[in-house]
Amino acid sequence: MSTTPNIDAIHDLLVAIGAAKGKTKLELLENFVKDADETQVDYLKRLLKFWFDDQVKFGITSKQLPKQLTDFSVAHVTEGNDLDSDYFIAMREIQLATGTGATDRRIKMLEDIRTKYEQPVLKWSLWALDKNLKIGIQASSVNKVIPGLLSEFGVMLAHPFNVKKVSGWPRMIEPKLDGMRTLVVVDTVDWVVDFYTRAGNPIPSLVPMTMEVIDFVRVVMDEKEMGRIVCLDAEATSGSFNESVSALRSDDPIEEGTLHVFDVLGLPGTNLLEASDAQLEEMGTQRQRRKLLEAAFKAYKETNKPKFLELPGSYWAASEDEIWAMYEAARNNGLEGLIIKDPDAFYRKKRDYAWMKIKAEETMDLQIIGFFEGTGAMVGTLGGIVVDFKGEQVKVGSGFSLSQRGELWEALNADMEKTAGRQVMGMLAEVQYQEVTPAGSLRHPVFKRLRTDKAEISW
DNA sequence: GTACTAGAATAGGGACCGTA
DNA sequence: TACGGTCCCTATTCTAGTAC
Repeated sequence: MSTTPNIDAIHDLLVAIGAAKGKTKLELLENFVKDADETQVDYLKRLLKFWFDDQVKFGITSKQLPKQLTDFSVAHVTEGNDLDSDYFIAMREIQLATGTGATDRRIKMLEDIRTKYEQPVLKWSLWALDKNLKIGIQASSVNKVIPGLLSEFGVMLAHPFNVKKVSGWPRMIEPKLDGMRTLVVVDTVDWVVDFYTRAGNPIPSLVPMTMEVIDFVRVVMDEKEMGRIVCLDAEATSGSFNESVSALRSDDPIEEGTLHVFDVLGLPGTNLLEASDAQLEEMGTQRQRRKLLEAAFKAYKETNKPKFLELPGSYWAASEDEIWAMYEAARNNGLEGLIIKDPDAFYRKKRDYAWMKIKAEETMDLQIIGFFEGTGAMVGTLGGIVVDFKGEQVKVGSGFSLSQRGELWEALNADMEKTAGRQVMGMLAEVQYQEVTPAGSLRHPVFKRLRTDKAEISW
């Protein structure tokens, strides 16, 4: 193994990981980190942060670049230098560029990189911009080999309801609210409050809730000893889903809205990203955390009149029948659905069967009026179909198996070459969706099947 | 051997924001 | 002012690995 930062060595490693299967991928990375020269490993770590860390952003993607920069079929003449610290400085400058002409300056810096280094380095830079390597590993896998290298911001998520996954009765039932998931992180030493989405991005519009959050967290800390960091897991709403997204995604401070706080965590460190499962278990079970929230809300309301904070209802179901009865009632009350929780489960930063969700599902039979090719691994096969919903063209790209994509792609292309005797174009497709959007399209459309048995449009 | 799980990858509508 | 990109919400399938 080379002792100087060597482009070929890192290039070979990436090619090998891309070609490997299963845990061999991580073994290759592990061996490289173990065997390679310290400087080489240091450079690799910095590259991994560029490629996988969502917090490391460049403000431009390869889509915005001129063709000649992204066309690797043409051989570029380069100076062929080894990787050096100048490269990382250049990438940092791309990150920091702002204002008028920032895009042009970024492109210029990438052109300089192309001129100075061997070809793989430009490709690595484009991967960093797009956060898309397609070598079959992502941030969580990298962190298994090099713990703590990349920011991993995770909240607990629910699986679709499956009664076989219910480990016992009763279950806790909470409403499923249709807004934006919000994690409120409170540093109780410096009294700094940050609002994050479930991907770990800040939500500046919620700043007006800061004082109320601080007052509430003080009450929580009176009820129970917490770590330095107190997190409130919540759903933020401000009217309908679209209205909520509009208000919350804006940079302007929110005026009206509700923070439905359904979980509370106390953590010892200063960084939520580092919270371990063991630390999360110290906060107790779902039942215990809910009890703490209820006590805190009760105490808080004795001396305060909350403007934003709200405790969503929580109920008990002793059987599947009771769950479905509650679901019907929830739907009649205009709720999106229910969350079913295991009262004995600990909080986890991942999708977990301790939480399950029931949501409304509807389907319609709609006419196929077009189709489009896939991207990435789906180039050369069907990306999706376009259906007609009351004059609105709705693209449906999810729900196909690989074999369906292949068959439909072939049939639809053949249909395009003839005007008569078309096989698939014009047929009906059963499409599942969550709701009709205010704009008259379909939210979360999913292909279910071709309706070979009927020709009558649902609506 | 079968069933399940986790991770990675594909796809959608629609909102705001920065840049052209 | 329009448009492209990003980021919210989300769905699904496929593969490799693990549990039963």
